[in-house]
Amino acid sequence: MMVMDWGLQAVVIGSSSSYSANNIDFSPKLDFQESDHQYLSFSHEMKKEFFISDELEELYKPFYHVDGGQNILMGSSISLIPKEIIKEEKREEEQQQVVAPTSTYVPKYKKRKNEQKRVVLQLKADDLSSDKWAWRKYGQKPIKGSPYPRSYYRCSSSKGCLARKQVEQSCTENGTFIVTYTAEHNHSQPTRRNSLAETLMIDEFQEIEMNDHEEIKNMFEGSDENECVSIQEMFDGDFFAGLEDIHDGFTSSFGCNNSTSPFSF
DNA sequence: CGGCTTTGACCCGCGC
DNA sequence: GCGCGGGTCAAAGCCG
Repeated sequence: MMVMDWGLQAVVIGSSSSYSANNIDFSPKLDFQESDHQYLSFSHEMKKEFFISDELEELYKPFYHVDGGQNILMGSSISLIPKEIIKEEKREEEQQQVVAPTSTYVPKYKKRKNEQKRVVLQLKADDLSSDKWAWRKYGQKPIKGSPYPRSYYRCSSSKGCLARKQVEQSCTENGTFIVTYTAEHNHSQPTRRNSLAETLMIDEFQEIEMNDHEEIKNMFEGSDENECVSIQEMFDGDFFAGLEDIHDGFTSSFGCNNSTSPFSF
């Protein structure tokens, strides 16, 4: 098992058509062998996919890999890909001398001052109740162009926690909801936990955070946190807390079972 | 009684 | 500068 360059970079890919859930080992693994430090290792092909909105798609255009395929479900998908994979893919592209359509995206206007990194998921109604964090609704607004209002939630587990969640019903797909997570929890303990595996996984990261947080953080290359989903999310635990939701959505969307889903442990 | 939802008012960034 | 749209605030009421 190799230890990778742990700078994780969020990359939007414009197509899920090449996705083959049954042929690829996506499972992240903990590697304790290298030193006193604990590393997360992914198989080479692993990509963690999230469904994102067209709006976020714009946000991520600087990172675009566009292959012109058709998207599954709405919008496109955002993937967390270890940088080493990105480098290798880039190297392969150079070797093949493929002239990719480069996207020189220049934002039309500055981002909002309080705009933070966001993760947008498309979930079935049943999956909404499996959120492990306690949320308190603080607003609801009608959204232009949508028949459904958008609800605003903040984390109620801890005072001063900046984590936010927006929920709106998809106007294109009945029974599905667009859930947007903004900012990060300033506490690592969800209000409730489900599987033992997930509990163990979160505990591992809490231990890392306590012991070697700074040192491990230095292993990761800096990135614009407005535009990249950072490894910090993993240490904060909400990455794994949300993984089960993604897993559920994945199994229902791609029709695979628990053992073939990339989000099962 | 504490924590929650509801809802109108307010704030702020952006386009014109 | 003004209007629009999205995000947040906060008072009031509900609920267990």
